Amino acid sequence: MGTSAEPARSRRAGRSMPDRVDEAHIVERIYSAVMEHRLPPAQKLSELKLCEAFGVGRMRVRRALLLLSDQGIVELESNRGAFVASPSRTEANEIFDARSVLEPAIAKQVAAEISSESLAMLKQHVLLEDEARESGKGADLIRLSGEFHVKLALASGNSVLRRVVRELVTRSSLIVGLYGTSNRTVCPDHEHSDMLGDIERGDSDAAAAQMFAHLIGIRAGLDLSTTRPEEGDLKDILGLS
Amino acid sequence: MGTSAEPARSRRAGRSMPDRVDEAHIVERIYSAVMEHRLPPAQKLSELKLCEAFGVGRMRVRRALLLLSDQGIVELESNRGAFVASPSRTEANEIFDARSVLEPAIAKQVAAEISSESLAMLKQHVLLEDEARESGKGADLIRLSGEFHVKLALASGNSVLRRVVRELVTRSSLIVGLYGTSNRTVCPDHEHSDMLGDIERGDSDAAAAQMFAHLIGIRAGLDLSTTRPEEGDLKDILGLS
DNA sequence: CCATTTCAAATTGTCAACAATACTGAGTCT
DNA sequence: AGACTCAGTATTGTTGACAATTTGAAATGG
Repeated sequence: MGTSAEPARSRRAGRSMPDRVDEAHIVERIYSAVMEHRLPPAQKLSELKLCEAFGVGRMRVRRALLLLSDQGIVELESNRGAFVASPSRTEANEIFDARSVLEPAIAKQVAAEISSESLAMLKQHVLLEDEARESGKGADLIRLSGEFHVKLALASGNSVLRRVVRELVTRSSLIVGLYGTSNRTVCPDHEHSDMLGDIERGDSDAAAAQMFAHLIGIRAGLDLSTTRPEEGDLKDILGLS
Repeated sequence: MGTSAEPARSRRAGRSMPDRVDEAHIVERIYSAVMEHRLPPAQKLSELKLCEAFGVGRMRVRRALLLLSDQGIVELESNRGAFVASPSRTEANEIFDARSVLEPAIAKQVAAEISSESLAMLKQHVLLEDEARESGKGADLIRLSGEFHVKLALASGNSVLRRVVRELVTRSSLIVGLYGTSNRTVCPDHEHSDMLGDIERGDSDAAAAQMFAHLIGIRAGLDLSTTRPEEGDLKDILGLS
């Protein structure tokens, strides 16, 4: 077949062998770094640095940054460059509001019909979480804790849902980094496990309720009260109110 | 040829709000064209044509197309260019599955707490729909019918929800164009109005149920059975199965 | 000592030329 | 006629250079 071009090898190739680095790969890596709290909010993402880090031309980096900015992971400031996003408290509340609406519905759906493989995957994941918690691997636990939500969406078998949740969870990771009050708040102990129990039992309403409560709990561990001045509110900052 | 860039578009007089054409504007316009069924699936989107259509350099067009492809509105084929997406039946089912999960939850949320202004806006919108239906303005009705869902999400006051729904609705517009069985199926008569009644009454469960039923109804007006060969299944197409 | 100005370096935004690939149509052969 | 080949053309992908802007620090003055 002459044609072709072999569009793109399966996406799975990305981890081990960076044979072909396209913008999707760069996006993935930055996603992961944000989820693991290795890229802090407001971190400058220099084009040059990224170019040499990935061994790639400037165009690829720019395209990746554009995609990331469209998803709210990165903020592009004209003539100043790209920075890891630092969501305001208002944005943070918006994101958690959205999660509180969408994710219980997804949990409900997953609980209603889940394949045995997906269930096994989720169980395995919760085991990893427990392990990380007991080993004191805080960084891993943070990442796994967010990944659970993505994998839950993945368990729906619906790539659209997975994509939506992934974006929200990644932005939430930035929010936790910014407004988290203690290191422990991020880790809701056994709530994931409880939720999984509801799912296994097929109790979709309980799963939805558990997800909702879980998100409330995460938010409670953050300092998102907007009584404090919104970022950039000069009057308050200068004490002129 | 000549090209680029310096055509006589100097409208410096009104710099206030007008035609600053950035990639977001291009994206918006293509979104609208798809929602109004003026851009059919698989339509070629030539870079040159878009450049002169928007009076803009190639870079802007390329960035817009990249964003659109990331959202599934456009498909980029290597060395062949950009085409309006034509979702397969499998993708179409995935999108409607996602909508059936997410949008009832959004409707529920909106019904639980909606501002009077938002309610008025939705009522106004339904009036426009009725008007278009009675005037036989099919094109307008198609657009308005989709826009209702976006405006409903907008009524949540949450830009994240709005964005998610907008993407799904736009892709659904392509799906309807591809797999719609009759012109009338797109227009669910008075279901939007009924849903608005539930919302006004604050009956969130009824609103959610109504939304779910509504989406089922839309899907029923499509031919999405996957018994037919998936696109590109050569064995079946050639009768070798 | 602090504030302001000025200038050089660095970074980003834009464009235009070049390379690579796909498409078109005429021509050729069986 | 139909299928195939093969240039020529058109379109996309990529690179590099240049312009515009910001950044940072040295120099200047109060």
